[in-house]
Amino acid sequence: MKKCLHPLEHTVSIKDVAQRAGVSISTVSHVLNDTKYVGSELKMRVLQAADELHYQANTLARGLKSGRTNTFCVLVPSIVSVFFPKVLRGMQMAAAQSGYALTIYETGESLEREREIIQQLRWQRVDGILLSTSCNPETDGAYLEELRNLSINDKRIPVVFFEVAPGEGLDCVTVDNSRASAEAAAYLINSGRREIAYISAPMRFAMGKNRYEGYLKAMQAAGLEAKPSRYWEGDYSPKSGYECMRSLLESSESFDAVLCGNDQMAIGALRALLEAKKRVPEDVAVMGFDNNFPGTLVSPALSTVSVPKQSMGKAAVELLLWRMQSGFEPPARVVALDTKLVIRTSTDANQKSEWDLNDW
Amino acid sequence: MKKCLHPLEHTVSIKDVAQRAGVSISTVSHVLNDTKYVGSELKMRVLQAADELHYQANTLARGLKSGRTNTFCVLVPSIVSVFFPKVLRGMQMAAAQSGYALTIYETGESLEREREIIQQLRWQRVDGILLSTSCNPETDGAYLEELRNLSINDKRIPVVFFEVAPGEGLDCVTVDNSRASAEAAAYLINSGRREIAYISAPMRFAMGKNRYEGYLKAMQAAGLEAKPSRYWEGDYSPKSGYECMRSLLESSESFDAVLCGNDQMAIGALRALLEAKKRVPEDVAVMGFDNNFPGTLVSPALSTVSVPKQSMGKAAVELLLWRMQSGFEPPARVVALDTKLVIRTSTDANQKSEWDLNDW
DNA sequence: ATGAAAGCGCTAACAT
DNA sequence: ATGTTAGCGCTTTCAT
Repeated sequence: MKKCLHPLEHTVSIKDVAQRAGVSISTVSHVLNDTKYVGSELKMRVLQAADELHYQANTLARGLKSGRTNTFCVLVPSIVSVFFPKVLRGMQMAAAQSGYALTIYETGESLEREREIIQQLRWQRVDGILLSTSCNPETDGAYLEELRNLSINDKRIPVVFFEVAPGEGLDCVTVDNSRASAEAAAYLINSGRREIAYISAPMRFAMGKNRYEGYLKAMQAAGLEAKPSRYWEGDYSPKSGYECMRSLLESSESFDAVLCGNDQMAIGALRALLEAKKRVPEDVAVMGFDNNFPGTLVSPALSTVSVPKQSMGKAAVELLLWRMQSGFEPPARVVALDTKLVIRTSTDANQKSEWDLNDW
Repeated sequence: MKKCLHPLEHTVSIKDVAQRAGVSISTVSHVLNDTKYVGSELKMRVLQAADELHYQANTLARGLKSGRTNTFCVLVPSIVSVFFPKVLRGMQMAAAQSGYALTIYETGESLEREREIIQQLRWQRVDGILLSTSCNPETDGAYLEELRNLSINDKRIPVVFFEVAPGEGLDCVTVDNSRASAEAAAYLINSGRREIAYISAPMRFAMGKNRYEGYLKAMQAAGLEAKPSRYWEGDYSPKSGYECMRSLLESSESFDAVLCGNDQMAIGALRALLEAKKRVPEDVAVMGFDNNFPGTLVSPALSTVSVPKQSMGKAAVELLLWRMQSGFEPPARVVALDTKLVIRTSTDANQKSEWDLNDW
């Protein structure tokens, strides 16, 4: 492959600025980085020269020397999911504000791919990593230990987890999934539902487990049985929610509500219910999780748990910056953002629904 | 801010590999890059040493020296729009396959921000730029000329446009927006609609203009008047579609169909129509553009023009790779992907609708 | 207060 | 066939 940069082209470097200003390159560097006092006259000359030549420091050279690249990397399972783009926007904005660029990687929910990328990043002198991990905290302890070392113990590259809380000793921004899920279940119970089915996010991820635990807790607290035959596990996708609901319907297990691990699966489940001529919410109440806009478009509109996605992105970047400043000293910090129930017509026929027409 | 890399840590460099293998660093470099013949015995030793030390070349140093970074940058107006994530996924996959990383930037439809980012990229030695531009080809000719120079004339950084065709002499992947829009209008006309309103994407962008031109062409061809009082311009967002339709309704202009510049605005318009107790499609047919999944969730489901989003991303990366190999010689290449009409219940009550439950 | 110079880790032209 | 070496553009220590 040909070199893109034409050999005749001369990109303006720090040398050119130095020459034009009639000073040494170190003086230029110091002026531009404000890293040492330089007499105001020279300073002026340097700034003017840099300006006239449209000088832009070469990031690679700078990174090579300084060990910093002003770049954060985010790893998300999926970029087409409606959840992550909002988080990414929050990150993007917060990062830009602090002068960092954001590189986005998609892991496709593959831990192998996630590890590969992280492995690469170790040597790319990225300044920080934002990670929505696809690991299973129960079985992938060694991997988490690696990350703990990378981030805090060895003080190499700070890593902040988001969306899922992977466990002890790791910085993380999340919501209290268990509590929020318990609240959602409690709401269903309080509105008279007794046979509450559950369509779960993948249980190999902490999020799936935590949300399920919340459901169990609420059922127990109400003295209700969480029958295993009313439990099906999906994979986050609308399609999987549809299929879980089909299975549930075919099992002829009775149920008067279904709580889902996310909105996408809830929408799939809703579709299956409507096709089976069930009345929602009269026969079956449907509840999602995350509060993504598609839930407002379907009919009946989806009740759900609101998760502050953009704030989560912002908070994750802020935690990263804090960790960098804090000098990598334990303990780890876990930021838990607030959730709130959003009740629409899929659980309460008296609500009236509005389509969410903002930000998509 | 503290350096992230602990000073005591010694990251393994090419030197360590050379030492361990008992060869010179240039031999290591040549083995690893396969850039010169090296005896099989030494080759083995080098590869083994690199493996044992988990050596990963430092991308910054490599980029500094070689002028290449194995990185492409994409600029999109919005990352939360449902359109772009699919394109990004196509790019991501194609780039990864060729060993390139993808950095994503959001311009927020601000040309100023777009220029800033491009300006930065010039000095960051990215290997290629993928650009969904927010410029107005009519008034921003100078900017496009700059990009033409950057990409083809000066052979510095190849730039491939996507989604919008910015004009002559620039590589681009798009669809024939004008033709597709004309087809959509023709379909409405053929199904008996006569007073067809138009809610436009912003006319300062080529896409908005092209789609509107297609509508005009079809109206003319059918001998119908495209009344200015039936034209409203939105900003892509669902909200703006809603507001345009409100305005149209309040204007008491009669109409029996509305063609929209994208699905989002069509969905907003649909909402306004339903709130005004109009029957869709009986009183008014509604047609979108792009075929994004939300159009299948609303009721009635949205007729639209299908745009191959993921393929567009893939094709854009392929065009970039081709441009790099081709040695930057004109002429520019424009790749136009196929579209197709997707008829659902918002224009034809006899259709039956399925929710799109895939990939979100 | 300013400048000279040593590298950061790597590639590639040039020696051997 | 393998090694030596000169930078890429920058930051930063050390000298002046």
